Amino acid sequence: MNGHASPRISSRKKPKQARSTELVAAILEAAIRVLAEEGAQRFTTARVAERAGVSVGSLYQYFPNKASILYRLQSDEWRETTEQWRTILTDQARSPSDRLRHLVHSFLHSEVEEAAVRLALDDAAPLYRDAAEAQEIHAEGDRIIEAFMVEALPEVQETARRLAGDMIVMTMTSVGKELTETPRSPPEIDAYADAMSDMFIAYLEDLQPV
Amino acid sequence: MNGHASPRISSRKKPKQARSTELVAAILEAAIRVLAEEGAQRFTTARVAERAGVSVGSLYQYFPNKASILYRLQSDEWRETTEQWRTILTDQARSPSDRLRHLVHSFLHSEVEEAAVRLALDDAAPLYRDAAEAQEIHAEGDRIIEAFMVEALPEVQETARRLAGDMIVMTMTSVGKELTETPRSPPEIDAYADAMSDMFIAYLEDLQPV
DNA sequence: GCGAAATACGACGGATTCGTCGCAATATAG
DNA sequence: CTATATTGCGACGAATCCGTCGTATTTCGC
Repeated sequence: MNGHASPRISSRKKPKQARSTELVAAILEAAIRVLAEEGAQRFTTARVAERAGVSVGSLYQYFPNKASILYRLQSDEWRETTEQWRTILTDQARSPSDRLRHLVHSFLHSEVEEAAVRLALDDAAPLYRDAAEAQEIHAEGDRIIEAFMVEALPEVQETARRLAGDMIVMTMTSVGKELTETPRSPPEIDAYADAMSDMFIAYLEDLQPV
Repeated sequence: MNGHASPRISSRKKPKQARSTELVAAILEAAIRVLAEEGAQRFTTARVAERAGVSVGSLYQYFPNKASILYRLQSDEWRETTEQWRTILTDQARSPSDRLRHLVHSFLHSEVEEAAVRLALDDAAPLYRDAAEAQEIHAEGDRIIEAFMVEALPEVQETARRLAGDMIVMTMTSVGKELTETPRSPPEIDAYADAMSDMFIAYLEDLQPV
């Protein structure tokens, strides 16, 4: 096993003055550029600091270690994704099937649009995966899906419905990851998204009511 | 963009005497142990050589670099997987649906049984992913699926069928990867495998014939 | 303006890693 | 049995990388 509980991963101290807030922002921005342009292998605190126009010392004032930068980026991205899911899945103007289809398309496109960063962040996952905070990062997304499933399939049995929701989330996210590894054109993404939507909808329609 | 074409990745020279063949085997075995027990981060040529009871120098006689060991492990594993797929999907005694269900169960279980190695190998993927040889590693598996799809859904349009096959392979493999990241009990795996099978079968049944 | 707190700096220690190279040991052909 | 090819060895050079620490600079309360 990989073990070795990583110490802490949250920020070292809160920025109190304006300049330090900007500094943190500059670091995060630079970190994204480094990831996208150099990849996870060459993602280095020194390189990030350099691109941010900042010294390593300053960087370590607000991030306890390299992993914490990556974790921060990842949880920021995930927060945005969560919001995307929420707005799409709670759109009462559309039918559940339409929402699901819309969700799949939006999600896959947004994954692939930033393929370079996403891929690098995934490559670096081993560095922050074990962090304690990393456990509940998916919790909110799971709740959103759960709520949607209850609304869309009220008559299906609790456990079966849960499993189906899990299945959908896992499929969407992990296939999304995979699509990030090879360059794909938007039309190709649409094709995959259509296929995946069809698959989900066919699956849900066949679920046995209680 | 990760770039930086890795030089060569095939073996440096063929073993000619018996002892060197054993040496290569010992290295590969040790490599698996190191991956499983120490993780991708701590996967080091020195550590592999030590566990194999061999010197670094000897190791580098048969592997041009670290990546080549990982690539070798990965392609060996993949070859086995390919065989598994072939035997299951060409079993004429079962219906296509049964074969698909069987495939999903077998595949997910085998992924999770060796979760530690699989996970570490995936973590190390950036090291060998760009290798030229790595491109066609999936080709045979794709052919097997394609053949199965043709047999199972002869009346479906070519391109739609291809896409569906792609979808199934991607879903199975990438969700399999995901399942490797958190410990899961065999019953849990069965539950996921059942759900995934249901999803695939529902999807295929809804595909429009020409 | 002044002094304390906050912020920024970057050289440097300590650690790790990859892969090589010259030499020693072993096996095989003739 | 000897000469040559094959194999095995492991100390070592070169390159990174992480994170700290003592010091310099800037900001802010008063």
